[in-house]
Amino acid sequence: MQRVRIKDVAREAGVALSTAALALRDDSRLRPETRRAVREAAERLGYVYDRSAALMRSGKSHTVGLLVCELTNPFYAELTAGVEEALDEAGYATMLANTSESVLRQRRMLERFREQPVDGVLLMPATGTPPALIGELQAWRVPHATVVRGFRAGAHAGPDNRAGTRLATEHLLGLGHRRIAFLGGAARNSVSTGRWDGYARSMARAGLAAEHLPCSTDIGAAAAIAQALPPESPTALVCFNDSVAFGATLGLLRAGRMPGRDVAVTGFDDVREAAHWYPPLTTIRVAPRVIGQAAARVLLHRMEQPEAPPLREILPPALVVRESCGAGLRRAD
Amino acid sequence: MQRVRIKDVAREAGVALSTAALALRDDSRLRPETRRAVREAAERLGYVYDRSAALMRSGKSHTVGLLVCELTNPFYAELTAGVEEALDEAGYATMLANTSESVLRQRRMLERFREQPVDGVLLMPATGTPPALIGELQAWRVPHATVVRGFRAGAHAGPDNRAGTRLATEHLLGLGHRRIAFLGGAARNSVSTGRWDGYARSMARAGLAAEHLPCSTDIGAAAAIAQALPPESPTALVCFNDSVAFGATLGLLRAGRMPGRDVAVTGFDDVREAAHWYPPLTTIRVAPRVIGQAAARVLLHRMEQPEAPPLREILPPALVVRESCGAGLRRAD
DNA sequence: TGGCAGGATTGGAACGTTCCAATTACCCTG
DNA sequence: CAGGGTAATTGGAACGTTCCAATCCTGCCA
Repeated sequence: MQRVRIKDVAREAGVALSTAALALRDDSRLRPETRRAVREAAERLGYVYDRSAALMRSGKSHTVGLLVCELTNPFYAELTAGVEEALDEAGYATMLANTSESVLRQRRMLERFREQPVDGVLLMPATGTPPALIGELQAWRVPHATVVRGFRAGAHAGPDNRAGTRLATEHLLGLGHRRIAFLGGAARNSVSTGRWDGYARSMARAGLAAEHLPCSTDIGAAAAIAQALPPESPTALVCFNDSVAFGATLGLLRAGRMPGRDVAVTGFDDVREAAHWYPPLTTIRVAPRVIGQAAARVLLHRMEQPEAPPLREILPPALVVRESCGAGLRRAD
Repeated sequence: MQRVRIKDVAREAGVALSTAALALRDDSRLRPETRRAVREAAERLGYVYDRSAALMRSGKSHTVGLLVCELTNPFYAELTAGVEEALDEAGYATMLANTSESVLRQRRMLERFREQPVDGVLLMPATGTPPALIGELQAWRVPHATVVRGFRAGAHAGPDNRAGTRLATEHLLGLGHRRIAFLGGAARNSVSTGRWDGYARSMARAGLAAEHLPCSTDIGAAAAIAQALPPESPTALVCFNDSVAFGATLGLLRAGRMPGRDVAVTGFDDVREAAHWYPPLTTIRVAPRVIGQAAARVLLHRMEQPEAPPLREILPPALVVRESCGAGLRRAD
């Protein structure tokens, strides 16, 4: 039992090969009844479209490569789901690859996308990605866009990090805090600098000193730092992201201090767990799904109009007040 | 500037097209110096291998389709990372698709894999997947295996659910609990029945009555149920998975009862957050990464020997004792 | 009745690999 | 030096689509 080809469908329907091919693509040049006849013949024979042949001839794969820096991070997982959904709606399949923050793996996957080939690449750069990589992508002439973590130029979609930490910081200032520290953001990338900036500028505007507690995004590392915080330390922590904030609340609890009452804590991202944390986390919502959709839009635009200037979608974040900032309690002061 | 083909590389190296093709595949029939010469010529011209052409001719895509039921679930995300890693090592790329628990989307993606085509399919069935789907896959003659959620027959890799809840239940029995309820497992699938079975049998063996508190895997739903638990209720909860357990601890806290001290709680999966939860969760470790690797093995075996009986890898789980079961406290009784 | 416009259909040449059979080059043996 | 065997290379036909130009209708008008 051989595989069924367009040729076979054509014979079955009593038309030429090219006619059958057109009919299967539902081309309007063909009479509706011809299209229907071919379609039925295909159904009868159990015809399965062969993308590899089509791709080879047409050069269009209708596939986008998506490079995720860390799939096991809920934020990026959610983002990925958003991207996939949006691309699917536009008729594109997603070829997903997880780099696990390895620049080497990222290179290999990119190379693979190039061979595949895909019609476009969406990149969430692994930490430590040399900016030169973007230049290479340009040289390869594959339409591409960066997501969340970005570089100076090129198509991009991501949250407005600066505005996010500004919201958090101003909220804490409004609650009366004066000693506010920034926890996390040890990595050197656009996200770290953006979030630090938003915090630092707000502090400067209020005439207060900024204070940096560097920390990786590991929940355990953050917990250790928070636990060791001396009593005369900051009364509020603006955390780099929710993971760090989770760690911070945990460390405070271990040290016998109640997050929200003794020390205010804010996160960034609003991952699903944030609402269910103990205590529920006050954080900055960036809606990863929405960013994913924006990323898909930006890339599709690039693919359709390669000559147009690249789009940059910087999405405004929102403050979500829950309990870890102590907003409900402070009022009693 | 045209794309560089093997033809061009051959001309540059001064050999025939077929020779160049062989050289690029590093075929041992060719003299080493010929291989090197061609390789260098390819390098000079910036040759990029075209997989679509190769796939079309050879029928081998060196790609495996992976259907994930819910990518935003940390457990499945971790599992996915494991699969991808193992397949990558074996020289296969992963075509990842997220079904978001939609049977419809799952169908579409499967269809797409069929057209692509991929060399094999790894399936984490969406809830509600008709068992007939496996029959279809068989008819399609695409090597496949199920992961975590499985069916009666066919290649499969997943945790030993029965053994897992048995471990948890016996641990709680050992701590002196007599009224132990099972929270979660409302869905009708192999995972639910397996976990329920392990719990129910252990209870029966101890001569105690089993008690089912049905609940979706939503953290909020679990919290609501736990919060509403009357005082004369069970003293211990065996939860369907970690998400449910997270919800349970949260609900208890809201009701002013301390998980571990007032009510013992165990989870299932040991996701990353379990160790960092408040209180740290006693749970059943199934090591999603390891399952992912097993799944890759099982599928590869199926692809290599389609006629051999399908492998089934049921991985033994381990009990991880932390604080939510109150093991550290009970000793004082 | 011939010509013509336009829609509907067709034939055949690509696309860039892999696969197979055929050829050449080279060395060894009798 | 013919014959034969092996290693190295080559030529050309696939693979199943899409694309393009060419052809075939059919009805309409002069």
